[in-house]
Parts: sequence; structure tokens; C-alpha cells
Amino acid sequence: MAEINRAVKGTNDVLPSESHKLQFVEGKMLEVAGLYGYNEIRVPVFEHTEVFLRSVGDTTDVVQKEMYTFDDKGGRSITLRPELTAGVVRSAIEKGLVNGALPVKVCYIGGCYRYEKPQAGRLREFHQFGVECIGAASPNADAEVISLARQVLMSVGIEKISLEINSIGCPECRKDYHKALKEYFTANTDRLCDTCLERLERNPMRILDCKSPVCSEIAAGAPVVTDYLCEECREHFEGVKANLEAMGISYTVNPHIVRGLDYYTRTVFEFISGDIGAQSTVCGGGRYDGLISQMGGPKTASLGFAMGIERLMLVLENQKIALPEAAKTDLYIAPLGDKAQLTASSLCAKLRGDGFRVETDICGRGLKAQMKFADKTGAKFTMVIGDNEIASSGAELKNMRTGEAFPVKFDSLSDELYKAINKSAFDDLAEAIL
RNA sequence: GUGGAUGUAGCUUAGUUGGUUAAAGCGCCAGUUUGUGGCACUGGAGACCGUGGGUUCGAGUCCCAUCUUCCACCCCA
Repeated sequence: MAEINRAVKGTNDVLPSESHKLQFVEGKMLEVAGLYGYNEIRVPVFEHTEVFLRSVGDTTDVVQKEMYTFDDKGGRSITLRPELTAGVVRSAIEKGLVNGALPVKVCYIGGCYRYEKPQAGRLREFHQFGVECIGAASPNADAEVISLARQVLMSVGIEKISLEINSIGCPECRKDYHKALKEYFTANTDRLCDTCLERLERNPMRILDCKSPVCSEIAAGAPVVTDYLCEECREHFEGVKANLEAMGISYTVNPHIVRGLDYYTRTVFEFISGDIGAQSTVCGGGRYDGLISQMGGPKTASLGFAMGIERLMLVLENQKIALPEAAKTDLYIAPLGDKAQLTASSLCAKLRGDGFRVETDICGRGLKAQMKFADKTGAKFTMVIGDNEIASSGAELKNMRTGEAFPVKFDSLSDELYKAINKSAFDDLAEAIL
């Protein structure tokens, strides 16, 4: 197929028959975030490349080989955001949010771009929902953010998902840990895979989540981060766990979760589903106490998470979790002839003004074809208008589910329709219960 | 970036050992006499058989390349 009618590799179209599901899920995200005091922030899809180099980290795979980077016509190096934290933090510093009332609590929904090889749950354009809590150092902030993520998942109907947490310490205690790790892995140098040999120099913690059987076998016996935490980090981690328990949130400590973005400190966590293939992390996040100052702002303890919306939708699909149906047309008006068409247009305008979902023929089709269309699109009611109806200023309102019809007057149509819709919904509900 | 699988109408597929105008179901459109959907019947539109090469008298069918999609590695949401 020619490029002109082919979507770019790794991109996805959300078709009109599917979009209501996303609207529902995104609505829940914003709603739950609101319950915790988070308001939406919207930041640009692209930033100066430097923003990501400094935050995400120039040793990460994301920065090294996955970014969409280009020079704009003004000679600036621009990058399509591979994640949203960097831009949000940049904005919070630039617009002075970090100098206002703390904590700054924001959430976001938006597209992210990474040049990766697509597979299940991994796209080149994908969407994240996330929150950032800037200026909160206490462990109950960590637990609250985790609770928020969990409530979002539950609000869309997901129950089968596990939470794993870990603490990777602060830069201070991590030094000791890195040293211990290096000693341990250096003793096994001959058996590690090539990439892990490189990691040994740059970031030995990454060896811990290497999937190669040999490396993971070696990693299984490696020193555990949580044994190397300094007193403050240890206390913080204990505080996080105590708060999670107080909120009735079950978790498992997995000392091998190491987030791939450089800015994380102390608490890191993931929500993991076994139902969506190899890309099992639906939500990942943690604390990044050093990031704000690293980006040129004041020293501000902060944390957040990001949730992959496409992955979340995969979980819903694979766990067969039902979502609300798309809204249907309330009334389809079928006119017969030109004069009736004008009357139909007039009635449509009135009803739509009153907030009803109303459709009429815009293809010049015959009555039968119009009824078929109304049926296929799931219209709740139909109404045929011809010369007789114009003369009497009234018509029959037909319930498409039951086939019943009853007369209504044009001048009280909104009221009649309102009643009919409610009665029908009530009858359907009663029928469903019985 | 590395591996494996896939690719025929909008969708799901058939297409025998390569042989003339590439089938079917669903969907779509229009009809089956006078102003009413869901059923049935009839008809119609719609495919350069992913793309480009090659082998051959002849290729949807064989070979090569390339792209897409899918799956895994890697990475991460």
C-alpha cells in the first residue's frame, strides 16, 4: 500500500467505534486524580532536547537510541517527548509553581514518542496518564501516590494486578551498594552477557533486571539494595510500607525492580499484569528527589508515576472487563419529501438545543433505507414525517427496541421524548433485573 | 538493533502439483409495487492477490529483496 494511505509504523488509530472506551478510562483517571487534589497540566509535545538529556539521563536507552530528535528551522534541537515528567518539571520550574504553595500536585494525559520496535503493548506513539507530586518528602506522600495509581486501576474495573515496590536509596547510600554490586559481579565476569559487562561499568544495578537466564541466575545471589540503605532511606522505606499497610494496599517488595530512567531515588514501584504479553508493566513510578534541582530549580523532594494507557486498555480487553457502551442517538427523524425535510431540520435544531442526540437523513434516502440506518446505528426512537404529520403538527414516536409507537405533538416534543427515553430505560432495567 | 511468524475485496477466509475474465460469507449500496428497521430473497459496487524484481510460454501460487503487522529479545509505560 502506498504511503499516503498507510499509518506510520508503530502508530495506532482510535476509531469512532472505540473512542468512547478511552473517553471513559481517561475520564476516570482525571476524576480519581481530582479526588487526591491533582489538577491537569498540559505541556508541549516537544521540548528542547536538553530537557530530556538532563532529566531522563543521557546514559539511558530512551535517550541514547529511542528519541525523535530533529533541528527546527531556527536551528534548535527539538525532541518529541519520550515521557512527560521532564516537561512537567520544566514547566513547574519555569512558571514558578515550585515557588508557590507546596506540594504542587498535577496530573497529565498525553502522547509520547519513542523509536522502538513495536510489539504487544509497545508503540512508537503511545499515551500516558501520570501524576507528579512536587515538594513532598514524607513517606506518606509515596503511599498516597501509589494509592492514587491503584484507585485509578480499580475504578476502571481492574482487580487482578500486582504491586511491586523497592527502594533504590539516595545517591549517598547507593555508592556503597554499587561498590558491593561491582565486587559481586566482577567475580562472575566470565559468565555475564555482553550488555551486562557494559552495565557493570556504567550502572551495575541494571544487571539485576537482565532477562538472560545466566545473568538473572547470577543476579539472584547478588547483594540486595535494601540491605545497603542508609539510616534515613531505610526509615523512609519503612514509612512507605507502614502507610501502604495502613491503607490496606497489598504489595510485594521486589529488590530487583530498577527503573530505567536515571532520575529515580528511594521508592520505586510498578503495577504489573501477567495478561498483556512481555510488556507487563502497566504503571511505573517512584521518587525523584534530585530532579528539580538537577533541572535548575530549588532542591525539592518529589515523586510521580506514569501509566501506559494502551497497556491499560490491553489489560481491560484481555481480562474481559466490560466498559460502558457508547452513547446512542435518542431520536432519528425520517422525513418523506423536501417539505418534510425542512420540518425535520427544524425539529432537529430544537431538540439538539434541548440537549438530545438527534439525527435525520442527509443522504436523500428513501424511508426504508432510513429506518435501516436508524436501526443499525442503534437509535432509541424514530419518527416519520410526511404531509400528514406536517398538517397535524404531530407524529408517531416509535421505540425501536419494542416496536411500540405512540402519538406526540411537535410543540411538546422535547418533553415527550424525555419521558419516553426515561420510561424505556426504566423498562429495560426492570427487564434486566427480572 | 537481533530473531521468528504473517500479508488475497472494509472484515474473516477459499484458491487443488504455477494454466485463460481471482471465489465465498459477513459488511456496504439498491430493489422485492402505494409511508416504517430487525427476517428472507434478488441485484450491484468493491481486490493492480503488501511492494519491487526474477524464474517461466504462463505466477495469488516458485525464488530474491523490501515494507507492514504480529510475537519474542532488548527497553520501558
